[in-house]
Amino acid sequence: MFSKRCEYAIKIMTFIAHQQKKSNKKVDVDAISKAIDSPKAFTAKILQDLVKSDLLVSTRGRFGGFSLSAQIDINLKQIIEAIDGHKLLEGCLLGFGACSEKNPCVVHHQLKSAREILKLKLRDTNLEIIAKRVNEKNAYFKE
Amino acid sequence: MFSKRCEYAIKIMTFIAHQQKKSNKKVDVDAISKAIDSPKAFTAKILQDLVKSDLLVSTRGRFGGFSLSAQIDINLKQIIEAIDGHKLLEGCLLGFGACSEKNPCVVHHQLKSAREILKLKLRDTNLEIIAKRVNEKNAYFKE
DNA sequence: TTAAAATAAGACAAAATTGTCCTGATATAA
DNA sequence: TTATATCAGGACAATTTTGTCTTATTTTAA
Repeated sequence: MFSKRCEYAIKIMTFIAHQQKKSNKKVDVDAISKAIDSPKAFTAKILQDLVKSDLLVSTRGRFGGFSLSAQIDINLKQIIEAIDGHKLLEGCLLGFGACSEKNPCVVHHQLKSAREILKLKLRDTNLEIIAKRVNEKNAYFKE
Repeated sequence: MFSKRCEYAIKIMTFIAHQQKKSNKKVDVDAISKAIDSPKAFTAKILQDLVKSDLLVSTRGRFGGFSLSAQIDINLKQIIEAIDGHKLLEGCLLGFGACSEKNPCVVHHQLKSAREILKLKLRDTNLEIIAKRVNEKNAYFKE
């Protein structure tokens, strides 16, 4: 469903949110990739994308690192769209360019509601909720 | 959401269902790839997978081709699982091997219901429904 | 029996995604 | 000012997915 980049992005944001809730300090690439068990250089690339999409703020130089741009009020939909664009949630499921409500592909109307609900759930799930789960040890972002 | 192979598989099954409703004749790779606008050799590979999963029956030799194994009572979930396996509908969204109800990743419970609904919708949509849409010109499988 | 038309399957090629490495730029503390 | 620790970004490499080509096998009609 999600690309690998998306998976990492969600883990990255979860970790940063979790850390900030505890200490409010910036987090660096090395700490992130260790915490979420992801390849460091690849993680750095994804972090750049998240900065470009304004979900994170980066600080260069010594004692620099990454922090949430809007503290805890960032949701999964924003993260996914920052990384994979609108393909997953808006694009035609069969890849047609001109597929729409009025000119639908064979699965468009059949799967419309399911997608809507997915979209709602993604929008309703923000980092606050996720960090809370982690904090209460009800869920993990690293196996 | 779906892989390219899955997209083609849905189009393939739709076309064959549509054809069989009209004439009940076998359909060959050449006709299929032209009808759904897909690369022929790649289409042939996907057809092989659909045969191996018993969604299609193939007949070799002259006047051979492909036909539905269970006529029209095949649904989207079966098609997707025949091609991409259980990854999309059952696998962990963050890629964890041990993710489960009792040992959930951070998004597991948040997206559970959305996935359930997607699964239901896929199971509820069979080729009968899809072929009907095509027949009544309310939807297309080729742009 | 032979030619033609079809699927089966393995090897190969191209493209996209994932992942790595190196160098440059920037900020801070000593 | 200099050494160090950090992000930025481009070029490269590996892997996976997508797509192609060629040959073998099967079936049927002539």
